[in-house]
Amino acid sequence: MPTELRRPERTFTIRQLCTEFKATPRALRFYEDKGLLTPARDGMNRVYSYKDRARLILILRGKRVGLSLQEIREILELYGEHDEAMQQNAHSLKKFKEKIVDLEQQREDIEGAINELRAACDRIEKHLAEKRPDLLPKAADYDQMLRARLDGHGEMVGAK
Amino acid sequence: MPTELRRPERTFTIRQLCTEFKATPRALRFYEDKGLLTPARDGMNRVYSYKDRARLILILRGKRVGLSLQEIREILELYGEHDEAMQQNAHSLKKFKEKIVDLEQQREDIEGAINELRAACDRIEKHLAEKRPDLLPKAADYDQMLRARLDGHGEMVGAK
DNA sequence: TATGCCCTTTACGTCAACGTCAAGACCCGG
DNA sequence: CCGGGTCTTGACGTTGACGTAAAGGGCATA
Repeated sequence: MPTELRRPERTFTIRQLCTEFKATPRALRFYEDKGLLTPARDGMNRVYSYKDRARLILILRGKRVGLSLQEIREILELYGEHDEAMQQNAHSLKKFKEKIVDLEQQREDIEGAINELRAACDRIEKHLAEKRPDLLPKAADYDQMLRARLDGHGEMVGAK
Repeated sequence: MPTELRRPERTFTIRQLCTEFKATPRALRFYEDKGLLTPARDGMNRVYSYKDRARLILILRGKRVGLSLQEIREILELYGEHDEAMQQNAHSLKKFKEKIVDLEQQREDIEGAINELRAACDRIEKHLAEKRPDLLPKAADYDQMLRARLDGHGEMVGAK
């Protein structure tokens, strides 16, 4: 069993991907239903490849930036049918460029939203500092939170 | 009627705001239902102030960056109850800081998505240039699109 | 062999964010 | 006084993205 363990051939169960990305089995099956994923099968059971995992990452990120599953599917479809459906691609091109403009707008919006939230936080903190300093959270809390959030994203290979 | 026309006192009908921001009356009433807007009344009719309009802008931008109406409401509520509900504010503070972290993540996501869409566009364009140059859109089209998108955002005061 | 645990499919339920009528008030020009 | 247009309040429908419960298969461990 020498070449058997080569990394790119590693596969994942539905639950492994779910716990890794905090999704639910139902969601992954739903994506499959909608044509965004097409894992292999071992008997009845789904077997996800590295490629499937990569697609899932794209799906989840797409969702985070506000794309619909439909839009995500269109994007994913580009990575496959290189040669066929040329006319389709010409159409996709247009939609993608529109989407880029959308996203650039959205990026601006996010900048603005971040700034406002920061300002709001400052206001609250000043307010609290004056009148109820006891309610101010310890710095450690926030630190803790950041740490927890970052934990979910290390490229871990072995199980916990 | 000298002071009568001072700008900050200008009011808006529901339709004016809708056409200005490409929303629907139903949506504005829905936001009101959910406590995000509370326009004055002239008899039965809603009368939106400059403040209401400002809130609406925040609502719409919040939506674009993926906030739920619920989250938007929480943010808007900060601009009002300055003194009361202090404990509440301490809680909001935490949620806001979380949201900031979220948004920063989302900004990264958007960067990534933009880059991938650009790459995808490049691929398609190269592909088309080689095999079906006839399908390539004229540069003018894209230009047109950009222009249209920018038009919607000038701070216009007079009607069309 | 029984007890779990994880997998499967099918099907109905849910929640947000509106859309879409329906039925009626108000005002305005002809 | 009669449409026509804009406003109002219900109330029900819709769409996307799943949640949840039911009914069953497969494998392992006690």
